[in-house]
Amino acid sequence: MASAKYREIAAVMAAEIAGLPPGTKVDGELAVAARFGVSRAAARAAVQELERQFLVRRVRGLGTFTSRRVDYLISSRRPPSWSQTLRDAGATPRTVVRSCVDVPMPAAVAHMLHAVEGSAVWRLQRCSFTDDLPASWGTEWVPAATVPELPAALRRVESLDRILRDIGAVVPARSRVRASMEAAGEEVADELAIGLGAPVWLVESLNKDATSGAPVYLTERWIRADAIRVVFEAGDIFGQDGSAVGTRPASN
Amino acid sequence: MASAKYREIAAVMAAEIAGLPPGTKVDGELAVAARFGVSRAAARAAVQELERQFLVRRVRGLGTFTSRRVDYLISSRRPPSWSQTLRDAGATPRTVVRSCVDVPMPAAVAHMLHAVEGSAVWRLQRCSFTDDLPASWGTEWVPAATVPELPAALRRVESLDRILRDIGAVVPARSRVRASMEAAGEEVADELAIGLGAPVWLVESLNKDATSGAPVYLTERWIRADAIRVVFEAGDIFGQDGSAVGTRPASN
DNA sequence: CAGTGGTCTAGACCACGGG
DNA sequence: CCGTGGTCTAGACCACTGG
Repeated sequence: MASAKYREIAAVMAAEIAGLPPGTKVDGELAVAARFGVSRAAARAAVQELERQFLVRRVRGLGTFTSRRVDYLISSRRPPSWSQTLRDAGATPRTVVRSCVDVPMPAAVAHMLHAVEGSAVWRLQRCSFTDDLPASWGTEWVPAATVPELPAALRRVESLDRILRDIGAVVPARSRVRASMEAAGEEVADELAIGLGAPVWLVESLNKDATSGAPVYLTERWIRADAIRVVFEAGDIFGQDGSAVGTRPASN
Repeated sequence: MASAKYREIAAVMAAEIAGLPPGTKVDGELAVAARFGVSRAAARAAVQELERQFLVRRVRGLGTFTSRRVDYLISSRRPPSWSQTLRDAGATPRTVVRSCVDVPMPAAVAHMLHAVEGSAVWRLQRCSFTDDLPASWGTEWVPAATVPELPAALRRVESLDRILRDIGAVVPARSRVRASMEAAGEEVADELAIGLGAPVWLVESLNKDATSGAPVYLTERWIRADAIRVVFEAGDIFGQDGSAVGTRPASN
């Protein structure tokens, strides 16, 4: 099968670390090279193979650690809330506000939100973490009229979804979503602390009020593919559960 | 910016090949090494960087060529047809039947299709190409009662969607979709002629009849992420067009 | 056959993070 | 400071492709 030496090493290591809890330190390049009697380059290739398969995460100066991907389920049936979605998946979410400024609404945003171009809108830029890893970064556009004191509210509550419910008196629901996988550009790579060209998701979402159907806010998020497994679901026949369509688990 | 030598080389080359038509031959490792006066390893890293960014494709024994990703738009508003979707994106699709056998319907499939377990179902395995690249591979489950002579029909027409419309007298529409990105397993890597661990999509889809709403068939497809840019859209407010939600193009 | 990419060796220097 | 991963050199042999 795996004729290359580094693949065989990777396969052995993959089996070994399969059961370990996330965050466990594992052999680094030098240790692997010594243990399997290969050059450092071959050992490096093996560890990088594991990294490509999302099995380990590597940090310069620190070491190599077992990893896990948290499911981020996008569905019209669940609120467009990062914290809620991640908590439901069993992770510990955290969001940090990078900037929140009141600007005149750009034409493109106004068009999507059915609002007046140039009217006041919050441009909120945030970085979100799962288990202390910068996993998502992006921009939210919230009409200032909905939540006049958004910066103050964000100092008290992290969740934009919650603020909109409590102060804005709306129930955000996904109205239209567009997701695709890209290679990280420079700004995105910097913000998410990954290499240039690493795989990232781009998720754009228009959210409406569940009761009135009126557009509420617009989102554009970049998400690290190695930390988050984005799962996209759309459906109209079956029930409320998030069970899979397919006939076998996604473990290929 | 890009402190590493190989990143600078990659950036120079990326700019150079930006305007070239897909399939154009570009400098290989040795040529890059000679041109920029670096070792082959550094040149290799540069070309691999371009490959990660989906800008080039490399074939051993042949060379390095400019690449493009074809958009594969999944939306409840378009038919679940590979050929149709790819043609709309400007590519040349082709599908090859790997196997098509009549088997007793497994319980999981029966449950999704609202059919009787053990009743006859076609298990159709196919590989689909875009521009002569094996881009997608997977399984379709079609109740035998819908199209009794499926293998014969497939010899005349490639498109399953068309067969179901013409012979099965149904209009397939996506009912429920689940998509996620994975690292290719062994079988998938073999079928799609990619390396183990290369990024692939898993798209599972349950398709109903647009008129009656009855389940028609079940699909499980693996799709090469380097050849296809899967775009997932769901929406209920805006019109029929496939225009993006966001405020800037996805070129990060 | 010559040219391509895939793998490998045995070294080297560096930037980073923690003690 | 030491150990980590990130980058780089100068070689080498191999498998695969096309002509």
